[in-house]
Amino acid sequence: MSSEEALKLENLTCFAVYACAKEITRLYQPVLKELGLTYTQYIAMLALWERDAVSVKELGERLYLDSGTLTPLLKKLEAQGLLTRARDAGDERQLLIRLSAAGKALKEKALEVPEKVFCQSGVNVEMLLKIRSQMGELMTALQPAGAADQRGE
Amino acid sequence: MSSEEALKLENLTCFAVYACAKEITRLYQPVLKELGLTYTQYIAMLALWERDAVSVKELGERLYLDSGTLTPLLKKLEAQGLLTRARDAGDERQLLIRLSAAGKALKEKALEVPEKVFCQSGVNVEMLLKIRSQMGELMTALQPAGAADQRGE
DNA sequence: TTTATTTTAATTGCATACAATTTAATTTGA
DNA sequence: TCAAATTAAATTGTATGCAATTAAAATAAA
Repeated sequence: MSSEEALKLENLTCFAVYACAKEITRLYQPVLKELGLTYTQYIAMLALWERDAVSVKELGERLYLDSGTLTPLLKKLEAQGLLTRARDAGDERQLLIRLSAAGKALKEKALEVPEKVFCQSGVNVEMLLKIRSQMGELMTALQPAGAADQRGE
Repeated sequence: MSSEEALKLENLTCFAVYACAKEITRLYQPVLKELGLTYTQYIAMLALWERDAVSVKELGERLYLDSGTLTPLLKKLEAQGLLTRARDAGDERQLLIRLSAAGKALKEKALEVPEKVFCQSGVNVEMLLKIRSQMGELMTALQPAGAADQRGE
């Protein structure tokens, strides 16, 4: 491909992934609205339903988000009564995020979210699984470069 | 898969795409900084290099962005001297975006961006092409649902 | 021990992103 | 024609998202 061709939007994988990510979020939005959550709040809750009582740092590593994004987001979820934010007694630098009873209870309603969104999309299971595995490959291909870069290698 | 399993982050294709999109943007950032552009500004310029003198609406349709995002972004690019914003004489509702000489000239520097980013990533060409085609499939699978929804079907 | 370094969140500043509303211009329909 | 409906941008408000800095706490080093 010429470098001229390489500049066309339709040829750019980066744009395709970017556009898909936004379209997916758009699809989730009405379903998540029933739970009173935004998409980012939803993935934060997903992480907490998997593992509770974690620090902001650990949550950020799992969600690829930093404290600049998480701090206000977690304050909103706390205001909604879904979780508590309290310093770790053993290490006061860390803030431990713990689900409240309401936060744990919300998981029941969330169980049907993936199915609902899937049904609203025109996607079939094979495509979904193939894409997930390829995104996993892509992520591992992208991350070492970034990580090595940060370590100055 | 149980609905319990379906809530795990690692099983969610939506999260995989979301995470990859962010990682890709992160990879582009240092390269684009040399052009003085952010990622979103870059894709806007890409669209304009392909087709100049377009309305905000047309640009938005190609980039999947609305005027709330584009208006301030285009004002910044105008302030940088890369384009001009002027009402269409034939239809004053439309704002025509036209590349300036500097805006057109910037394309020369941009020609090497895709190659640079590609080299910094650990991705091979086959993976890239496969993902692009799958993102295309995914996009067409997602969009009819949304479009039909908007038309009230 | 006591200073220097590192670590963790929070904060600040800037740039998206999008829903909802508003404003101005154009088109439609009675 | 001329009011009603539609269209295109801009604006407003809320929510990310991240780089860079700050502040507090813990750890390492002298």
